[in-house]
Amino acid sequence: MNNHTSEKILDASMALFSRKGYNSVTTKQIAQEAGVSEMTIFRYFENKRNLFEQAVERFMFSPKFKALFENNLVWDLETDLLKISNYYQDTLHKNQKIILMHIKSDGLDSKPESPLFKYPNELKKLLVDYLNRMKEKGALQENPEVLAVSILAVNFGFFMTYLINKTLTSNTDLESCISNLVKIITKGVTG
Amino acid sequence: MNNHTSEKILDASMALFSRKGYNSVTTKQIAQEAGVSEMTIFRYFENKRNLFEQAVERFMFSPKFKALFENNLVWDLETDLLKISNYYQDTLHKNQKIILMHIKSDGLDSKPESPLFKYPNELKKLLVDYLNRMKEKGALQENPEVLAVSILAVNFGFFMTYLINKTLTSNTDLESCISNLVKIITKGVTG
DNA sequence: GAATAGTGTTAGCGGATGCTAACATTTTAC
DNA sequence: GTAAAATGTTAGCATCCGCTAACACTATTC
Repeated sequence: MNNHTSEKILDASMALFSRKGYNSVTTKQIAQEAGVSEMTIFRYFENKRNLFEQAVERFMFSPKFKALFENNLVWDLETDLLKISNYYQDTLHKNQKIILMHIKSDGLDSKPESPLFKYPNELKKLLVDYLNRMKEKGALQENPEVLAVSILAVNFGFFMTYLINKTLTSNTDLESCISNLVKIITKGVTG
Repeated sequence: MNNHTSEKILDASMALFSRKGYNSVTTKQIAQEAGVSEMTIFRYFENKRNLFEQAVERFMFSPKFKALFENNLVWDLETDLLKISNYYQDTLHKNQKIILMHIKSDGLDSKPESPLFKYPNELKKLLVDYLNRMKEKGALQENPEVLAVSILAVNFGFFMTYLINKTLTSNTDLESCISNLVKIITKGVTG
């Protein structure tokens, strides 16, 4: 077992699966992209489905939202929302290929353990709690759940817009767009 | 030529292509979903690629952004942004299946005539112009291009969030989320 | 009720795909 | 330098997919 070889195969799989979706990628293509014989793929990974699953496992980044909320917030709305947004953007970016892979590979409304569902739902709960406490403190008036969903959607929107339509954001970098919008929202939400 | 039959086939194609992507759908599946013999498909549409293209043509909704900007705006920021957002949401929803189809069918960064690129880019230009004029009138201070990209991303984010992860928005309906966020943004952007 | 258009059925071709078997070659380890 | 481990090569099998051909059946039209 050569670690380097299996890495090459996993890299190539992830690249191709995220570009074209599971069904549209052939093991022959993966072999070529990895610079490896097709046989080698089957020797290491048994079959295509298994390769797919190991690739997901290999490249999944698991964010630590709980730690973020427990240790890194300062109870200033703009500062915290920006920190949360940035960390979520980081998560989305690191899971970019897996997310694309899942979107492109069959059923959208399945697998709650996929990063497409698991992390946003986790983050939503924490965010609602946070916003509830901020509301108690009088730092905002909005409905916390509506606001939480909005913040998640905003971040996902920037992420997908960047992924899909780079011409749209050509003259504008994401990071400043987001910090700008967070500032606007904070201002619009405070008193 | 029976119109009803070709409609059934087009409907089934769109349903399946948008669920699974072009390559993952077989003509046999389409035939079954349409309740029709596979042969009939080829009699009507020659080949699979052609069926795909006619399905896109059949179901594409072309928004009239120009008319919207020329006739329906009242130069009140919140009112106008809400109207623009709602119309864009409507466009996204009506093109929902085509958008999914394109996302799931191969290259993301291709075909500028796809509704994924064409309409957002068109809308962006009009929105930047509008915001520029509003800025001249003193109705906002932000950078118009950054704000325009943000508004588009926000809308696309709500749309995709709803499409992909309906549990996230379970207790919250999109429309009120959007009008709420538009209100917040307007407030945060004005003076 | 005969002619015609629309649809179904069956069989199959050529090519691709996932995957296996058997053997040859190269690389690594000691 | 030899044994063992890793990888390549070639051939091929079973299945599926897009698509065609030929013919049978049914509904519609006049």
